[in-house]
Amino acid sequence: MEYLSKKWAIMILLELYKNDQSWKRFSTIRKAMKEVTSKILSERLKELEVEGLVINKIDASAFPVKSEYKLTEMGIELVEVIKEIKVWALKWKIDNCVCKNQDCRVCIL
Amino acid sequence: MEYLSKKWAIMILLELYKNDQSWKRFSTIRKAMKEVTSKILSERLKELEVEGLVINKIDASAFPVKSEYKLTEMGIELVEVIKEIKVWALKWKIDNCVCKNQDCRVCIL
DNA sequence: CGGTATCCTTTCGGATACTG
DNA sequence: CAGTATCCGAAAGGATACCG
Repeated sequence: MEYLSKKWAIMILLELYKNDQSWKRFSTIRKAMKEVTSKILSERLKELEVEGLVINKIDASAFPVKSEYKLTEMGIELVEVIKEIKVWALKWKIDNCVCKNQDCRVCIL
Repeated sequence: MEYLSKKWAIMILLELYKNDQSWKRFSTIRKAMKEVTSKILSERLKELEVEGLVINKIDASAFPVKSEYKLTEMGIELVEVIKEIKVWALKWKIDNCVCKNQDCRVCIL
């Protein structure tokens, strides 16, 4: 809870889980989550990396530097559990129905 | 996440889940969770009640007033999901092993 | 007993600017 | 591009005191 309850932490995990769980660039994540500033995104990614939920691959050979992130197996399995919370919410929280937004980060689950 | 990520929220749910999920008095919960001030406990219980995870029964006929709380069915089912997070943590977080403290609020799960 | 009210500190995170 | 540095306001929550 210590690191997961921080603002945007879970949303970032969901963003990395989205589609194929492959490597995603810093700027790509930022564009997908426009409300998150680069400071917060950077902080959260570092925390999640320290906790082993995310791995970071940096290619400094070229300019500009290319930095990519993806979920670890541990991180993927956590998202699977979070999906259970989604199931719970769909059952009990009526207003939490599937929306029409094709890119909705919640409804992708 | 909005209300669950607040400090002590999940711990309070676990405390109410503990043993038989029966009515528990405000002071009983406080004694079990000595780190939580009555202000915070009161705030969290109210939030969880608004969200339908907890119900409160007040008996004002006598003095002092007797106020009791317990999980709703919805709240119990959420704790069941939280137990899955515990399973995840036991698998991946090595330092998160079952401790010897008989009253540990985490290991009761 | 079961809270509120008040105050005060600490933390969080948003905005903006800057850099290798 | 991928961050970091700085500043700042808002909000969370702890300590303490008080009340019906």
